[in-house]
Amino acid sequence: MSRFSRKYYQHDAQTLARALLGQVLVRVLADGTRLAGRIIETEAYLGVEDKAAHSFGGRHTPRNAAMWGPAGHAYVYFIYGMHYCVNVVSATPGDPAAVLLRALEPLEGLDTMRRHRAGRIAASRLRDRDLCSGPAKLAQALAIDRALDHADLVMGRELFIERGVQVPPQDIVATPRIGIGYAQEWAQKPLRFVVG
DNA sequence: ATGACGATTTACT
DNA sequence: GTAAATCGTCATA
Repeated sequence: MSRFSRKYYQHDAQTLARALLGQVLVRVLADGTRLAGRIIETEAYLGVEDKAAHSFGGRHTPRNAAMWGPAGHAYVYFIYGMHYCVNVVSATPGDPAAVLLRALEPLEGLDTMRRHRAGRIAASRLRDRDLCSGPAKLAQALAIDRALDHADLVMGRELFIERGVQVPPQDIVATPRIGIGYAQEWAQKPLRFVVG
């Protein structure tokens, strides 16, 4: 299965957010188990100008350090005291932009994903489509946590992206981003991308 | 040292 | 639709 080169990730976040739709996020567990899902929802966080981005105003802290690093690495952060979210770092060093992965269509390892998710919810009530239907859900299903912050998606063995089927522009719906009402005028911008 | 808050999910009325 | 869960992070002091 083919992966993308570093160069693939070195575009602005909005371009990368669209390009990632249809590609396949792969997680390989320590025991070799492969978990995979087709990326179907993303959001672009543009950098120092973007009031919704963790890097807004040039904020450079231990938590968001990965956003400032090279493209093609993961930025994983902990939020609301209980959830992890996964980003793909875009652009280049010095331009702290990233793409939040918001939902996957589960492809491989559904049983294991269900087990990971069942810690908080009755397994029998979990439908396939609900395994990865949110940024924290997909992180939990794929067992992605702080340890994978900074993971290299180009060279790494635990977390990477494989080439899927590119979603044509006319099949992509752009909407405002979720959960960033505090970001004023940036809250309205159509930087969330969903496969239509 | 302290306090306010969050790129969410889930359960419940 | 509303609210609770739950704590690391960061700005302020």
